[in-house]
Amino acid sequence: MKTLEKTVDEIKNQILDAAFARFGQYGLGKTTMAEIAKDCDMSAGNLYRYYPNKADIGAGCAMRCFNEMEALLREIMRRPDLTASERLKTFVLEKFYHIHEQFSEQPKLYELVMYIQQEKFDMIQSLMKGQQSLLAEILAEGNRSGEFDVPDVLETASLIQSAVTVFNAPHFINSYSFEKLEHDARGVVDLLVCGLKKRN
Amino acid sequence: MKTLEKTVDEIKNQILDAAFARFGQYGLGKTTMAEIAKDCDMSAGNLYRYYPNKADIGAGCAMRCFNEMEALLREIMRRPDLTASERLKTFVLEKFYHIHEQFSEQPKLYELVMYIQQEKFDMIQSLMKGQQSLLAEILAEGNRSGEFDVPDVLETASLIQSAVTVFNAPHFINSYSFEKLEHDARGVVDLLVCGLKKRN
DNA sequence: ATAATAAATATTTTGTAAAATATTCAGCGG
DNA sequence: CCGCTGAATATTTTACAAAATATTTATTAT
Repeated sequence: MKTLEKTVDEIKNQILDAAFARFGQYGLGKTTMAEIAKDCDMSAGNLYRYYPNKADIGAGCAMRCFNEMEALLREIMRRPDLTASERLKTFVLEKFYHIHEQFSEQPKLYELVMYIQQEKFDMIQSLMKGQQSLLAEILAEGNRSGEFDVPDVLETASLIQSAVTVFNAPHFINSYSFEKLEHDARGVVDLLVCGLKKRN
Repeated sequence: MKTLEKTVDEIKNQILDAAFARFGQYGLGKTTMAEIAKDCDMSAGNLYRYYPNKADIGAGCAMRCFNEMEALLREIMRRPDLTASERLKTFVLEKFYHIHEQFSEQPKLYELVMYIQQEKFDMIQSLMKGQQSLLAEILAEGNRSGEFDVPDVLETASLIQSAVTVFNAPHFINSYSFEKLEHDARGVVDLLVCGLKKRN
């Protein structure tokens, strides 16, 4: 039974692999169930034994991206010898870099993200909520060390998210150059950190 | 000659009045030149004596919005007895309120803004640049009074714009509630102001 | 000559039938 | 049965003609 279960998970992952490669390359709308199935050496109908529909395959791909993102951010949380300021800055910038890498490697990812934003907004909200908790941890760490003086860490985490959203939102990623966004992200996070610091 | 010139300007304004009312109510795509013309008691063909095409009528409407916005912000610049912090906060929040009023009064304005963003991006850039100068003035005023300690006022003005863009961008206006955006705008501007303040 | 119109023409949008694709399901082979 | 396929059906997308609309032009009135 265990090996069987595992095989199902492996197949589900194989499907997401195939789908994600196509979604990123050709877009959600232009990749067909038949193509995904062919990449997995199975029939289109068989995909439905693993996912109820194409939209949920898209959601599965997005969820996987979100989990990778979260893994990256959690790894940053674990890095030793970072001050809270440094960790916060690293958090914002590496998230920015990670998203931009994804978008440049997978040019049609935009379409998938737009779909998720439109139809599965709760996924975005839960993603944001998770990251808010991590940011709040950084702030609490800064409070503890005496570096910051943040009364409400959750609230402030949410504000920081708002202020840096512009650098991560697909819409702006496509409107402004990477260089400008990077430069501004650095500047904004510095400004925010400055505002968090304890006054002596 | 002068009265003639004036009449031309009056007609151009009448056209923008009519067009803007329709664009805001029914959207750019769903209002026809014939409708605009009818509202002005003229033939559709005659519109072309005043504007080269429909797109330029849209751009004219947008420009007028931008000018009203700028007038509001310049009025804020002239208000006496505001500290730099207060002026900055007022600037950000009243801009936010103004935009949201426009969008709630003119539900289809979104479409016009999207068009401008897509096809006349230079208008947006010049708008931003103008507001950057005003923000920089506020920062400089704060430096002079000893309230702020901002080395590069233009650069910092640009960063502030980035950080509050999320509250003014049509895309987010339609995704989040007014209440959440307002709350976050207040929080973010407070945080930014805190970061600008001179350390004692 | 100027300002406007209405007709003529160019372009865009819309409606729709055909084609492509998503999804379901009956049935096949282990 | 279980896991799958290929055919059957439902839904979506596409292609394209018809209709609507934008723009130009010939003409009229002042």
